[in-house]
Formats: sequence, structure tokens, C-alpha cells
Amino acid sequence: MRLYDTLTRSHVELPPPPGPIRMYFCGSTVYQRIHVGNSRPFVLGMWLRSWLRQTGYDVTLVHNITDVDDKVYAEAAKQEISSRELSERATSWFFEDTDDLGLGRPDLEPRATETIPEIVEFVRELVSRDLAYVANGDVYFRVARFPEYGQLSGARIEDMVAQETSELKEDQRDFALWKSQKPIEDAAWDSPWGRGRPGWHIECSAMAEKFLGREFEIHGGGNDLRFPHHENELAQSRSLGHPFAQVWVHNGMLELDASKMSKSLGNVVTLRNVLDVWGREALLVFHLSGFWSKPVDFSDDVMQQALARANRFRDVFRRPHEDAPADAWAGFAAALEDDFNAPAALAVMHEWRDHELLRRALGVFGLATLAEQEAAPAEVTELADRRQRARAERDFDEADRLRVEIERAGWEARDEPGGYRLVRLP
RNA sequence: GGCGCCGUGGCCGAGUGGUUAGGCAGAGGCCUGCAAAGCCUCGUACACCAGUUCGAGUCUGGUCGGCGCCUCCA
Repeated sequence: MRLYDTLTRSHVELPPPPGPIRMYFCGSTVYQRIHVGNSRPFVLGMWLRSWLRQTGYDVTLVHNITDVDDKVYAEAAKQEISSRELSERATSWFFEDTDDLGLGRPDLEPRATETIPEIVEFVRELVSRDLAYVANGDVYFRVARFPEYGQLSGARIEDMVAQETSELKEDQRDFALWKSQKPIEDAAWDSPWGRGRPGWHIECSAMAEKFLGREFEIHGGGNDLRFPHHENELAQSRSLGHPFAQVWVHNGMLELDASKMSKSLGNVVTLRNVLDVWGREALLVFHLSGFWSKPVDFSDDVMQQALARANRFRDVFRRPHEDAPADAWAGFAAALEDDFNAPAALAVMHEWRDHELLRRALGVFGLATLAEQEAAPAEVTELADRRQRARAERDFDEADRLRVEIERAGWEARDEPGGYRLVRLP
């Protein structure tokens, strides 16, 4: 399988099965309900794991939860609750919402606050090697000590100008590894540099290496994390001589009204809301419809199209099975093996009338539920039976009246040779 | 300003040198008591300009337009 690697800007071939493939995906900062855009890297990670396992790899997926951050403190203060209470509540929302995607859970979901000893140790090591320095209770990484800095984001180090300046920094491009406790911050930990809490980027280096080791195969996350987050992770780990991630995958942003969906812009639709309105299957088909690395527009219109497409798959299972050619699966697999080209894989799937094959392919994406038929309640079945008798007696007025009644109950009567089928209206 | 991505038919969206992507919506037809589902047909898609080539949506250069990152962000 080949994947597009942001670091080398090229497609790279994964080592052959059984791997192992160790994957680390950056998750969300938990201080409110996540939005649909946040679901994209989660879904991508779960699908990659699913497909790689399907093709014989031994896969471990770590998906972190950032539960200590400026946003968490600020929101907790606003709500007048402790930051711990807020982050725990938001973490349980995160679990609820992503559970409802029906894709299962990542193998490990560590939280930053549970990794403090490893983070402190990591920072201590950087300081002892002179790659970082202490300034008034803060610890900063010395960007100038890592010549490859800027490789991931493609920016030249000379072009970088820090927006947020601090007189504590030797160089304005340096970034914080540890931050001393501020009055608003109600959660803090002891460290060799005083009470404080980790900087944003160090938690991921620490968690990834804690659970996957100093070298692992895939690191994923949103395109907006390339810089500074992932650039900084890379700097922290590689400056210590750790190989760190071999392949970097960055998903494109979800756009709403032609601009990126983001909590800071406020143009947000929560994952919860999308699941409630459109259902998990339509959302997954939506995610499948666009190439993972490209930006996609999110709108009612595209969700409507995704829903219709999901129903088209569902209808295949309501018609007779037809054996697919022996090489049918190969076309599907080839699409996914080529940088996980899901839209192309979907196109192959639409050709199939083979129930077993289609169910298996849908299963890769957590969509095997489309193969299941919902049984109509007894009262609707009774209406349909009466309608059948009316049709037999050629009382078509009565038959049509009953059809309307069935539709009011949320079902559709489809006449078939020798009987009928009841199908739930979308 | 710097770095990068992108511009495909009404809509979504694959495709990187030459043969139908696929889906949604629409029109006509077959089927049906009527429908639904399905199947068939249709609308002559590649932002613009120049170039390379026997041949370009696909390569090169330029123009215009959109987006992302450079600052918290999936």
C-alpha cells in the first residue's frame, strides 16, 4: 500500500505485511462538543486501521486526547467549574459522539494529563542536551539547534516570524515545552522547573513514544496541524535522535461556506448534530465521497447526496444476489492500496450486485449495517397484507389508500413478483 | 508578503498523455393496475491564454479565481 507522505511530498510504499504498522493520530482538545470536521481524522485513522488489518497487517492505533490547554482553562473559568470537571465532561462527549460513528475505538486513547511523568522526563532530556532552556519557570525548545526545522511545513526557517513574542525566548521562533502556572490555571503539576503544565506539542511526542516507541510508521492529523504542531513534534523527537514517524498523513479541512470549519471562527456544526439529523451511515458515505487529503465542502446538499448514495447501496441487498467476477475484489483493493482512494473504491462498489462481496467491502468502512433490513412493525405489515388482498380483488382505490397509510407510518410498499416488500422511508 | 494545495458537465467527485469513472439531481423510455426499485438512452465536462507533442483534462510557462498554513485549531 502506498500513502502520500507530507514530509517527503511523495507517495511512499508501506513495508509489506505483517508490518507492524504503528499509527499515532492527533485527536481533539476537549472543552466542548467536537464538530464534524474533527471527525475526519478520527474516521481516517479507523479506516486505515481497518483496511491495513484486512490486508494482513498487525496494526496499533493510538489516538490522543488533549485535556490540558489554554482553551480548557479559559472555558472552565467562563463556566465557573474546574478545568478537570470540564475536560472530563467533554471527554465523555467525545466518546459518546465518536462511538456513534459505529467504527469501534482506537487501540489506545491516552490523555495528556495521564502522561505528565513521561512529558517531564522528555523535557528534562531536552534541557540536559542543551536543546531546550529554562526561563523563569518556562522551558523553551531551541529551534536553532535543529537544522531540519521547517522540513515538514515546507517553510524556510529564516522566513518564520513569530507572531506572539515573548522576552523570555532567546529566539522568537522557539516554542514552549513547559509553561509555568498562571493564576487562571487551576490544574498544574510539579516539575524540576516549578509548578506548571506541558506545552501543547510535547504531549504528542511523549505519548506517541510511550505507546509506540521511538520509531513508528504513521503519524496522522488535520492539515492545520502541520505547522506548528507536527513540525514541533518532529523537532523535539528527532533532535534527541529518535527516528519518530516515518510517514505523515494530513487530512484536508472540512469547509463550511467556503471557509474552514473551526471552533475559533465559530462556523461549526457539531458531530452530534450531524449524527442526529443525517445518521452515521450518511456521514460515513460523505467522508468516503471525497479524497481524504483534499478539502471538502460540508453542506446539506452534499449530505443529501451522501444519504441517497447510502440508500442506493442498501437497495442492492433488496434485490437478488448476482455473483461478481472473480477479480471484482481486486479492483476495489487496488483503489484503496493507491493512497486510500475511497471515491474510486466507491465507484467499483457501485458495480456490484454480489451481496457477500458488497457486505465485505462496506464492512471495511463500518457500513455493513447497510446490508441489514429493518423489519416492519406488525401494524404496518397488517396494512400491507390488506393492501395485497385489495390488489388481488382488483380494488385499486383501496390499495392506493392503504399505500398512503403505509407511507404515513414511515414505510414504503414495493410490489414484487408474488408479494411485496416493506422498506423504511429515508 | 512567505510556503503549499486546488479550479472537471446543474451538484458532489475520481482520473496525470490516446479507450465509459462513479454518485446525486433532471429529461425520455422499458417494467408496473398505479408506484417504488432496477435497467436503457440523453444533456457534446475539463477556469483562461500560450507552448511541448502525432495526440493534453492529464506535461511546461503565464493569467485569473478559490482555499489552507505561517497565530489556538482536526
